[in-house]
Amino acid sequence: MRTTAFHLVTRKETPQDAEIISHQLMIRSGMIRKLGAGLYTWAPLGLRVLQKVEQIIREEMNAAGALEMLMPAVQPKELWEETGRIDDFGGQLLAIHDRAERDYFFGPTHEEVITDFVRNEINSYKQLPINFYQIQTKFRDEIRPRFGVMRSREFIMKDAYSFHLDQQSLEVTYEAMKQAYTKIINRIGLEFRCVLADSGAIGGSGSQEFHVIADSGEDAIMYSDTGTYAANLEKCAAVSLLDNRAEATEAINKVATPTQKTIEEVAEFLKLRKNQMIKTLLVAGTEQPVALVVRGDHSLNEVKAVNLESVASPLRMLNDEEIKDLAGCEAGFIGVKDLACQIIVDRTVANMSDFTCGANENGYHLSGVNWDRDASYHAVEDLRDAEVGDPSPDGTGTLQVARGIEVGHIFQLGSKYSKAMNAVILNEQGKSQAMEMGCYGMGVTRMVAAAIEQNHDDKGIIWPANIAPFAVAILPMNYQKSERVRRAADDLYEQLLSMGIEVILDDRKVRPGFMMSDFELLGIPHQVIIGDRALDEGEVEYRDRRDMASTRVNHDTIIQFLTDRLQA
RNA sequence: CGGGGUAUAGCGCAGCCUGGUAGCGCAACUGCUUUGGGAGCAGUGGGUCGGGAGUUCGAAUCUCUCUACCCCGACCA
Repeated sequence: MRTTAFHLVTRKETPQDAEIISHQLMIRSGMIRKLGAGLYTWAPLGLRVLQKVEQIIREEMNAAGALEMLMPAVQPKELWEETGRIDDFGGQLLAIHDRAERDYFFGPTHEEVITDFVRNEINSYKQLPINFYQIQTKFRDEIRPRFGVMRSREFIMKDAYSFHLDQQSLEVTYEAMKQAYTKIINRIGLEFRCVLADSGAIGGSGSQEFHVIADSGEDAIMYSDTGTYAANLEKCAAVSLLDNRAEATEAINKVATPTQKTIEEVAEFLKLRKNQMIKTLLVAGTEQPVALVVRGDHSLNEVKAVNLESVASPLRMLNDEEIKDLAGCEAGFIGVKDLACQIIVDRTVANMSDFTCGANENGYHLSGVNWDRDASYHAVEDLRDAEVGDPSPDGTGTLQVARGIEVGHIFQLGSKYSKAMNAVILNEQGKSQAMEMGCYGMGVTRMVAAAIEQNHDDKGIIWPANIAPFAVAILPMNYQKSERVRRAADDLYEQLLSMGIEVILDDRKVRPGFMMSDFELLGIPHQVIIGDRALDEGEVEYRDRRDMASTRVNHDTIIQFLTDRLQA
C-alpha cells in the first residue's frame, strides 16, 4: 500500500474526550472515529487490525472443531419472552420495532437465537456434540459507555455455543475452548490471566474470564502470590479472617454517638478500630427485607449478595422510610440486636466477639456485643470483597490484586436455555432430554483496544507482530526529488509486495520528521528508512519500533535482513 | 437513573458577563523557499454560532424549550 492511495489521517493533538491511552491513540492514528455515544466507525487502518484479530480467532476456533455461522443481529422479542431474560438484561436491551409494530431487540447476545436454531435442526444424540460460532455486531445499551471501543455500545464479539448430551461432554468442549482462548491471546501476543468468574445475566454453573493485564482495566483480578488461584474480585472467595470466636469479655453497653453515623465517624469518636465494628446493611429481599452484615473495614460484595436466594435482584438498599419501619432509626444506627428480619452475616463477622454496632435507635451504638448472648443470625455466607493480603481461598499463598480487561468469558450453561426453550433430543434410550449447553464469548473490538493498552510508549502504538496493520513501513527521505531514493524505495516495495509481505510505502510529500512521527504513532513494527545519506555508503537504515534501535544494513541484504526479522 | 458541565470551521478553543460586520491556533488548499525529527513566507477556501420559539430596530451574546455529547455518582448504616 502506498500512503497516497490509503486513508491516513493522523492527529498531533490528543482528543479532549479520550481518557485512556488506547482511545487516544486509536483516534490520533485514525483507526476509529466516533459517530455517537458508544458508536464508532472503523476506518481502513483500524479495520486491518480488527480483521487480523478476527482471523486468528477464526483459525483457532476452527482448529478446535467449532463451526462458523452467522445469525441475525435483530431478534424477535418473543424469543426473549421464552427465556424470561428481558428483566435480567433490563435497560441494556435496545428495543426496536418494524412498520407493523412488531417488537424486536438488537441482539446483545445470541443464546436464544442459537437455541431456537438448534432445537429445529438437531433431534438426535448422534448429532452431538456440536459447537457453533459467529463473529458479529452486538448492541448493549450500556449505562455509561466510555473509553472508546473498550466499553462501547455497539461492538463486535465472537460468540460460540456448544450443545451436548451430558455434562461430561460439555466439560470436554469447555476445556477445549479454554485451550483455544489461550492460544488466541498468545498468538495476538498479549499478557493475560484466566480467572474464576461470576456468570451474571448469562447464567449457568461454572465460568471463567480471560483478562488482559493492564492498569486501565475495569476489573480487579485477585490472585495468589504463590499458588495458582485467580478470580475476578466479584467472584473471589473471601475466607474468614478469624479462625474461631473468642469468648465474650465485655458487657453489652449502650453508648451515645449523637451525630456519628459512618463507620469512620463512630470509630474515631469511640476510639475503636474499624475491624472491631460491624455494619448492618438492609436490602430488599425476594419476600422480606434482609440484613447483610460485614465487618466495619470490609466492603459488601454486591455480586455475592445478589446471588443469595433471599436477596432480590438487582440489589437494592432499603430507602430511609423502609429502614425507619424495620429498624426504628435512621441509616447510620442500624444494628443486629433485636432486628426483626433475616440476618445473614459474613464469615468473618460470625467469628467476631465484643464488637460494636448500631443500637437501632438514633444517636446510639452498642459496644461489647456478642453473638448468642446479645444477638443471633440466621445464616453465615461469604458476603465481602476479598482484599489484598487475605489468605488465598485455595490455602496456598496470599492474595494480590491486578487490573484486568475482560476480553473473553466462557460458561457452562447447563440446561438453562434448552429447558426454557424446549431444545430436546432423543438419547440412546430413545428418551427425550434437554441438551447441555456451553457458551464462549470473546470481545473482538475490545481486544484491539486491550492490545494497545499493553503495547504503547510515549510516541504511539507498538503493534504486536501478528496484528499489526502493516508489517513493514518504507520511509523514503526526499522521495519526490531524489531519483535514486525513489528507485530504492520503489524496488524494495515491489519486492516485499511480491513476497506477500504487508508493506506500506510513504510516498507523501511530507518532511522527514513528520513522516517518522506518523509511523511511530501508527506503530508499524519494522521500518526501513531510505535516504541519500545512507545510500552513499550503499546502506539503508532499519528501525525496530519496539526498542527504537537503528541498524545500518547493506542495501543488497535488506530483504534477507527483513525476512529474518519477520520470522523472529 | 441522580448530580454537574459543554455545544462557535475537520480538531482544540476565544468571543457571551455589558446585544451592533464571527475570530485565534492546528489541519486543509495554492505558490515560492526548505528537505534525516511534526519547516518558513505569502495567499486561499471553509461556520444555518446544536435545533426550535421568544424579547429587540438588531441575538453567537438575553429568556424559554428541546436535543446531543462529556464528567462524577449509584456499598452512610
